[in-house]
Amino acid sequence: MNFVEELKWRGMIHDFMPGTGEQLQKEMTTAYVGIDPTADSLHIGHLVSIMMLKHLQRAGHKPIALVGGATGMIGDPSGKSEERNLLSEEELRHNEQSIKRQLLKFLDFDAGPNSAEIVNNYDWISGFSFLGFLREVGKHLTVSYMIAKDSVKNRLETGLSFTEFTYQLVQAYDYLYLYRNKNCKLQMGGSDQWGNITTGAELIRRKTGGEVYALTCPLITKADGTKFGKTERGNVWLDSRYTSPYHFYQFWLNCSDEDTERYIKIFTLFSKEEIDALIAEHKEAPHRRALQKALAEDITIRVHGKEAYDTVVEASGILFGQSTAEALHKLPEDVFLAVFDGVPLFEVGHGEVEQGIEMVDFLSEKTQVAKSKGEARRMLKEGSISINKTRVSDTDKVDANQLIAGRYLVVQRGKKNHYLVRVKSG
RNA sequence: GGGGGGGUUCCAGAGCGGUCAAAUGGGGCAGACUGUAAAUCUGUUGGCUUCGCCUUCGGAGGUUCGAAUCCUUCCCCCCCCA
Repeated sequence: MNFVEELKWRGMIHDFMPGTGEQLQKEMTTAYVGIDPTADSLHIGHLVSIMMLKHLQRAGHKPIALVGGATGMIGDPSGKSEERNLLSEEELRHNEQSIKRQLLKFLDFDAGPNSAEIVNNYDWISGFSFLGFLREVGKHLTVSYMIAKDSVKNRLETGLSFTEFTYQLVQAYDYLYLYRNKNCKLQMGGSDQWGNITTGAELIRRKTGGEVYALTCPLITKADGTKFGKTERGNVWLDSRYTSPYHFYQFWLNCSDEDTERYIKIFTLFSKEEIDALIAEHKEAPHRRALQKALAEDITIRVHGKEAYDTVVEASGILFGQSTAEALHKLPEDVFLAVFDGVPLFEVGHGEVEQGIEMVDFLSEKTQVAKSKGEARRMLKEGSISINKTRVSDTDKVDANQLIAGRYLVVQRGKKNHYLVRVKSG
């Protein structure tokens, strides 16, 4: 199966320029996607582009990940309703290094002629003089052409700085640069990048007469219409400092049936047959959630490794399974701590627990499970708080008898929110 | 420059002298059902020393026993005619 067919059945094609498929059939082709280093970690939204590169490489072509050290200093207006803040050069350099490290997990950088590469457009844009840019790039595209782009058109009313207006030219130049220096003939990206990519193709055609191509994938959506990749905690990051492996795994495990059927095609490398089998299996016994588990397993292992995955599955079993207070008490301390790694932790004084703490105070003042006493009371009234797997009410107290391993309490709010409370000695 | 309409609790949007911590909808959170899904139903959604008190209705003053509601002034939005 060739690259375009592969992406097609996976639902990863939104649009491509005529001739794209033919080019890929003709010869080993170099293609790139751009990633703006706006943070020092990728999040799962970036994963789609990365998977496109992965499939490209598997099809025998050469992937380039372009870290936008220069473009990140400008800000892409595509899909943005407001002018962006500029990042400092120092921040960008740091972000870029971190992102590079993450990319190493996904692409093969030692695959002979089609080894993956990482480039940074800062390297060729930063030295460009303003006059040089105007003569080299600006001269070849008209304002009317630039204004016709949706990314610009949508912002003309609300406001768009000259800087953001110029963004598409900078990105276009990247494409030209890679075409000339790396023989790169395909640029890929999310569907919001279509305008920027075609500007690049146009620039290349006018300056060199060369023919290059574009391929975009649809924006990932959720069936309920909310934004993909966000939880109440914010973005789902690949870096465990921002999203613990536990939450990362839980994110995928909690996807709805409908979404998972689409996601598993996009975010895993399972074959069509394997995925069809999983979907059939899931339809057979939906409550087992074979599909979500397969997706979560595959992607968690690739991002965080097998060991982290095993721990996280064990943790999930304990946190959501039928386990009881006794089961918690029986866990060896090291397993216990591994299970609760990444779960919010609060500390209370030993003396306070000895004396017993009113439940409302415990939830709101001693810990931040509830934002206020009022909220703590409401939660207790609603019956949503459990301690060590046992539901509690506002008349209960927290005392030393409940401690696990002599110094821990497991607090649960609703089904999904867990907190660990540790008793400070002294 | 002229005329008009607004700024209300997370959002949208009622209220227009007391019964307003403020209708209704959305969102959030929780409960039931279930599969740690979706849909549905239910509860809840300013704070506290909680049968009461305190802080909220763009800012600052004022009228009144009493104001989100009336007056003055300031700030900010939007629309229409030039």
